[in-house]
Amino acid sequence: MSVAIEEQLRLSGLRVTEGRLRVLRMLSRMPHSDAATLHGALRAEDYRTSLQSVHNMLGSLTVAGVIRRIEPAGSAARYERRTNDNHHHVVCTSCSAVADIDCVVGQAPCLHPADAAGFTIFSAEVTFWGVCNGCAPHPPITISRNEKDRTTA
Amino acid sequence: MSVAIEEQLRLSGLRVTEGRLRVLRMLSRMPHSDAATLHGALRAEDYRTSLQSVHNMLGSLTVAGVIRRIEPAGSAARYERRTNDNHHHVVCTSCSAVADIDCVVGQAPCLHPADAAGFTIFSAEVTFWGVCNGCAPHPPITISRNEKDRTTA
DNA sequence: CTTTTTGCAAATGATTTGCATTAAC
DNA sequence: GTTAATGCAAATCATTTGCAAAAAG
Repeated sequence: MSVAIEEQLRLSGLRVTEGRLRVLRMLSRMPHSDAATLHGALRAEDYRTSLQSVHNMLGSLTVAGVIRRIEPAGSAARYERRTNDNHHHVVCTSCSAVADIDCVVGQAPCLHPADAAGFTIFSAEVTFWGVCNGCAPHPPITISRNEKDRTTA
Repeated sequence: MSVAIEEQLRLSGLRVTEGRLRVLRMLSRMPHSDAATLHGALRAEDYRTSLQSVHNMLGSLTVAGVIRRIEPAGSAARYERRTNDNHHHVVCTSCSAVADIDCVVGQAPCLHPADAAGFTIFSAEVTFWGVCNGCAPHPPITISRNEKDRTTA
């Protein structure tokens, strides 16, 4: 199985390194993780690496198109291996958890890029905001002085 | 006209201060500005304030719902006065310029929030990525080591 | 052996905080 | 007079950079 991953790396023009293999495997186990979380998880399985290197790896994997980076406003960037399948995300306004949402509208592309405002648009990204299961009953409230507003579509 | 703004502040339960009035007026003139840009513009018109205070003001105005905060991945948060009218944004992948996009699908809400993945969804946000007019011909390329990938919907 | 990756330390940038001072109401 | 807002300095957090050492091909 790791063979498939190695293959993918090579095809993307990236060298196969233990770090990248581990990052990718970990990302399969825990999708939507951020750099720090992955770093922690890797050390937990006794792979020593630095947070900066995790950022490096995630960066090059992202540029190569091997993984997708999602950056929910207000929290660290998350990464996932599902790429190219036009799905969206829900972000919990309470705990920042992220989950996949298969396109509500149906077939991809759910939104039709077009030229507008003098821009040549080539992609669209949809983020839903909501409250996750765990936070639903009594959402833990964490307010900062400049609390973000996430209640508007 | 400023009377209307004062009114809006009061109705939102916020005190009317010169800083807030100026921030709001400036935001009308230059929508989608970030804190630093606004700060600069305010000093340019001889209003002395600190960047932190601008953040404070923007923060409280956002919480009060007077302005909307948009946070395009990879660049500083922008603010605008159009609030409640379900419009979206295009962000230039080259220079980070932001423009409004009235909903492509037609009437609001263009995406139907629903419960999914155990989340109770209450809002959706659409960001388009593209290249603006100025950057179109020969997009200035700025690559960082961990360059962001913005080519995927 | 050549080029890409990694590790580490230091830098950057945006935003937040704590708290004393000042302005609104 | 109270309470909320501001100014300023310092702290925080995610991410990036620069460069030397190590690993991949």
